[in-house]
Amino acid sequence: MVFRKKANILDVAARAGVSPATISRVLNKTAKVSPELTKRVLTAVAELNYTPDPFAYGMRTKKTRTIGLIISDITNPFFPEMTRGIEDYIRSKGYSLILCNTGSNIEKGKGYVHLLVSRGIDGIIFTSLRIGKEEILSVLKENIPCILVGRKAEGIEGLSYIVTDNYKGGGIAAQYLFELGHRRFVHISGSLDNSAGKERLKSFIDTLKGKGIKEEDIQIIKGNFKMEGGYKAAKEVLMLKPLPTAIFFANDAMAIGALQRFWEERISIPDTFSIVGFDNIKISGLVAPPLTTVSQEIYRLGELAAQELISFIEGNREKVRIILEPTLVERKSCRRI
Amino acid sequence: MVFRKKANILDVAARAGVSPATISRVLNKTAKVSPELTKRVLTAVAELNYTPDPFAYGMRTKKTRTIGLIISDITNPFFPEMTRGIEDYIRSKGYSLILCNTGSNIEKGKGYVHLLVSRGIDGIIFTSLRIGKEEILSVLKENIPCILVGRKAEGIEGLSYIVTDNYKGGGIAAQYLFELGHRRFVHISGSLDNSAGKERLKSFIDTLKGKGIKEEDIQIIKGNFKMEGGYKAAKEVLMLKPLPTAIFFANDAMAIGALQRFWEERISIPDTFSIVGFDNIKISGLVAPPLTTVSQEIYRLGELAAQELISFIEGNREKVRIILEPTLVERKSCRRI
DNA sequence: CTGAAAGCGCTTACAG
DNA sequence: CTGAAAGCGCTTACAG
Repeated sequence: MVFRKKANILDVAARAGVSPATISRVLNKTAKVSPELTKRVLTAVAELNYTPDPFAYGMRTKKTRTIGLIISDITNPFFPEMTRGIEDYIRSKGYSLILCNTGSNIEKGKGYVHLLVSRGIDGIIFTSLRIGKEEILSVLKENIPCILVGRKAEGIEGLSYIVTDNYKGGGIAAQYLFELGHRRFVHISGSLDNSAGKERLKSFIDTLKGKGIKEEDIQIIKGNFKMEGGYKAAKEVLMLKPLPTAIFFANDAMAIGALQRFWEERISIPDTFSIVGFDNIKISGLVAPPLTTVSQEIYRLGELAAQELISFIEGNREKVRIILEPTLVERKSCRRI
Repeated sequence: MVFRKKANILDVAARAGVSPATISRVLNKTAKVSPELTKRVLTAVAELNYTPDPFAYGMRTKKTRTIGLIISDITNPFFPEMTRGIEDYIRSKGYSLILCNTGSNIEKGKGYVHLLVSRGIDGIIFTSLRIGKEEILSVLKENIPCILVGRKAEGIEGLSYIVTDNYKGGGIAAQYLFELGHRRFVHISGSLDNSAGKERLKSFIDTLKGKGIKEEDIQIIKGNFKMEGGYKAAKEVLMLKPLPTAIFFANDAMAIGALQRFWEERISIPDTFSIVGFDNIKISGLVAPPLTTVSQEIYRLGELAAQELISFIEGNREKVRIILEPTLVERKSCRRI
C-alpha cells in the first residue's frame, strides 16, 4: 500500500462527483439522498478508505460517543463484572468507555469528573456519591446525562439509579440463617455512607428482631466492603462474647477475606461459623468452602445502567429508578444447627 | 449560578483585552507571553470558568490524550491489576483510558482497533497478538504508537513489548518442586499461541529434564489460562497414571479453578498434590490453601507499558523490550515429600 | 433531492 | 512578545 494522506470529505466529494454535504448526508443518514448518488458516494468512500474525522464531527455535533465510568478500584472484583456489562452494552451501540479509578479519593474523583466533562464525554456512570453531591449536581446542571449504579441517589433528586433491593437482600440472609437454626448472629457491615451498606445492615437486624431475636444476639462489626476489612473483622469475631454461630457479611469480598483468616486460624467453616455473603462475585464459588451468598445480578446492573444512560443521551428525559431482585445462592458455607 | 453559554476563546480574549492567539499561548505554554498579559489571561480564564473545547483542540493538533487498551476480559483477575497500573500512570500524565473487552473474539478485536483508530486515540496497548499480525502491522504503519504487554511480539519486528521472563519463571517452579522432593509432575499449560504459555511450558520441561527427570514423569495437560480450564484439568489429573505428586499451573486462575475441584472431590492440598501457580494475582493469597506461585509484577507491567507508550506518543522512536524478573512466592500449597 | 456557504473553536505560521 | 488571518474537516440551515 502506497503511503497516502488520509482522505477528507472533499476528496470523497470530488471522487464521487457530489458536494461534501451529500457525503455527510449519506454517511450520517441525516437526509434522503437518491439511490444513484448514494451508490456513488459509497463506492468513493470505499475506494478512498475514508473515515470521517472524529474531531471535526465532534466540533459540529458536540457528541463523542464516549461515556465515562467512575469507580473506586477495578481491582475490587465487583467492578470488573459490572464494567463488563456496561462495556458490552455500550459497544453494541457504538459507544466507548473511559475507565476512571478514584481509589476512593474524593479529590481524585472530582478531578475525573472535570476531566471527563472537559473532554466532552456524552454521559457519566457513577458508582458512588462520595465524590460529593454538589459536584454531581453541577454536572447534572450542565445537562450531561448521568446515572448511579449500585446505590440509591439519596439526596439528589434529579439523579436516576439502578440498584438491587438491598433491604430485601439483608432480609434473605437473616431468614436463611434463622431457618437453619441459628440464634446468635454477627453482621460485618459495609461502609455505611451509602444505601447499600445501610439497608443490608438494617434489614438484617429488622428481620431477626421480627423473629424474636434479642438485641444482644445481633452484634455488629463495622466493615468497609474490602477483603482486608473482612480479614480483620474475622479476628474481631473470634473475640466476641457470646460467640455467634452465624455471620452475615455485607459483601463477598469481606467474606472471602474472613475465610482466609479462619483458614489460617484453623477454624473450620461451616462447622464453627455459618457464613453468608452478598454479591455473588465470580470467585465466591471458587473459595473453600464455596460461599453461600445473596446474589446480585452484577453484570445486569451494569448493562441496565448503560442502557438507561444511552437512552438519556439520546433524548429521553424521564428519571428512572430500577430495582433488581436479589436471590439466595446456596453453596457450602452454612450448616444447620 | 445563572445559566450562561459556555465561554469560548473569543470571550476570554475580549475579557482579557488580548488576541485569542495569546490565550492559546498561555494556556498551552507554547510560546513566551509577558507576565502582564499572562496574568490578565489567567484571571479572565478563571472568571469565565473557561475550558478549551476538546474537539477544536483535537482538530488542530490531532491529539486526544486518550489511549486504548485491548484485553480479552476485564473479568479475568489478571487484567484488573494490570489495568490499574496503566490507568494510574496515564492519568498522572493527563491521559484517559478507553477499555475494550474482545472476549477473545478476533473479529471483535479488529472492530475495536478500527474504532480506536477512527476515534483518533493517541496510542494502543495490546495484550495479545490474537487480533492478527496484519491488523497490528497496519496500525503501526499508520504511525500510531503501540505496545504489547505480557507477551513477546513474536513475528512483529517493529512492536515494543514488556513481559516477565516467563522462561525463567517456569524454571523457578520446576526447581522449587524438585527441591521439595517431587519426582512425578504434571504441567497444566496455558494457551500455546503466545510466548507466555510456550515459555512456561518449555522451561518447566527443560529444567526438570536437566535434573534427570524422565519424559514420562513430566506429563502435560493443555489448558487455556481460564479458571474453568483449571477446574476441568483437575479432573484429568486424577485419571493420570502414574499419579503425579506435583502440579504446575501456567497461571493462578487455573490453579484456583483446580483447587475448587479438588475441594469438591475431598482431595486435600498439599497432602495429595503440591501445587504451584503463576502470576500472583490478588486472590491467590486468599484461597485455601493460599497458593504458592511464581509472581509477576502485574501492576508494574501495566505501569511500564503505559510509560513506554506515552514516551512513544511524545516522540521517542526507539523500540523497547523490557523484561521483568519473576520471583517465587511461597505460601501453603506445596509440601516436602 | 442537492449544493454553496457559513461556522463550530481552536492553533499556528506569518509578519511586525 | 503580540496580533490578524488562514485553516483544520466536518454539519447544517438556507435556497432552490
